[in-house]
Amino acid sequence: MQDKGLRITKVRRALIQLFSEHSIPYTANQIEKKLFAIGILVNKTTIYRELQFLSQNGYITEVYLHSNEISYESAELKHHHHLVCESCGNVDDVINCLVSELNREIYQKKKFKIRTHTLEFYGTCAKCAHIKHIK
Amino acid sequence: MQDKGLRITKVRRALIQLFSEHSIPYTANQIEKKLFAIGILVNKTTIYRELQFLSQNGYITEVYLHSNEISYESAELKHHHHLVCESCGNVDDVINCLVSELNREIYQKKKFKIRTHTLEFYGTCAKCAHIKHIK
DNA sequence: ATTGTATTGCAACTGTGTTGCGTTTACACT
DNA sequence: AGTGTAAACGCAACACAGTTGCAATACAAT
Ligand SMILES: [Mn+2]
Ligand SMILES: [Mn+2]
Ligand SMILES: [Zn+2]
Ligand SMILES: [Zn+2]
Repeated sequence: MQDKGLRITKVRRALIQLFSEHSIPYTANQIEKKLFAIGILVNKTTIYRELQFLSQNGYITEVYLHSNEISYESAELKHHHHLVCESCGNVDDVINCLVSELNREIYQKKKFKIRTHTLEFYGTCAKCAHIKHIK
Repeated sequence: MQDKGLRITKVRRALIQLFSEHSIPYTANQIEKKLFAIGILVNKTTIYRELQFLSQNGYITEVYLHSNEISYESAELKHHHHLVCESCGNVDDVINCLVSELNREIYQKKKFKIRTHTLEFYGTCAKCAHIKHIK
């Protein structure tokens, strides 16, 4: 796996396992709590550095769901987007992506070479809509 | 325009004019510089409060282009998305939006009611691609 | 001109994320 | 197993966007 002088520490192992088991995006704070819950007490700085490391080495990718906090998810997931519930914060996946159809068109029209894109949906999930309805 | 006790201050007037003249998204910092350049020296807090005010009252809308800073643009612009050049930072508009086609499909499949969505493109603009090429 | 209150500046604060540095730890090599 | 080295760590200090409390100021209506 890492034979370039990289080491398998307990935090690194825990994070890789977390991201491979769950396909949900996590923030640094959520990860801190998750690790604490399984008995791993680790400094915030270490988490930030590890997320940076995993991101730069292609294990995880950044996801922008909230304006002030970066989320991360496994880089092995197929290209997809997110449904973010503004009521409960739950995040679900959307597999559809019509965006790639635009790439050629945008390049021809604007000569802008798209490297990546973000597409996130904000609204109300089924559960929250139901709760609001019965109130 | 505002007959609900709201006042026309020099900052408010300047911001409304800025956003109506330019269809570019601006951050609080960019606005501070813009205002300074036309002789209006104003505290950052005031800018943040004014952006909050204009946003809550429907004059401007938030745009998420960078992970740590909120941009704002006129709320009167037609629905569109952005081409953000990762090399020079220039922001261009994209009018195409295939996303609305997904709304019904997503609701039927997931019962998730979409209120809004963000769709931003990151890559290299024509100018930067050209510069890189001749180097 | 006087007056009520919306707006402002300032200072202190919050929260995410980063950096420098001395210490600890993993692990490769003997 | 013992040891050297660099990766990884914790801690403290920092950077920076954005917020809040409060006293001072400015707008606009009388
Ligand atoms: Mn996802
Ligand atoms: Mn725009
Ligand atoms: Zn996509
Ligand atoms: Zn759209």
